[in-house]
Amino acid sequence: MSFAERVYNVVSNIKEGKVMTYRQVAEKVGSPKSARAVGNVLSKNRDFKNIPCHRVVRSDGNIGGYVRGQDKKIRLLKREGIMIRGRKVVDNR
DNA sequence: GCTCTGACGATTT
DNA sequence: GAAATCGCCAGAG
Repeated sequence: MSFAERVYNVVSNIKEGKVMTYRQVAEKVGSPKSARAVGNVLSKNRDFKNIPCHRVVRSDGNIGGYVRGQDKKIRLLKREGIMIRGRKVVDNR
């Protein structure tokens, strides 16, 4: 299992209505400080069906990046029942 | 092995 | 609250 594969696995495990920060994902895959690398992997991936990358946000609650833009990401999250305050996620960690 | 790049993070100004 | 700074890790060239 490469780093990327572990990331995919974790992200695909995020349930609907839930979000995870890049940091948390990084911790889950074994490297607490590799949030950057995590985002890097997600950016390369575009499999929206198997990997809900829109459920991954920044640690400060800010929406990270998204191929379709932050607005699109926010809309998707809202649709799944996640509260958004302006540009930030108000998920219950 | 080194250098760049990037959907990041935390701190400071 | 925004921008600058430094640190951090993995992949690509």
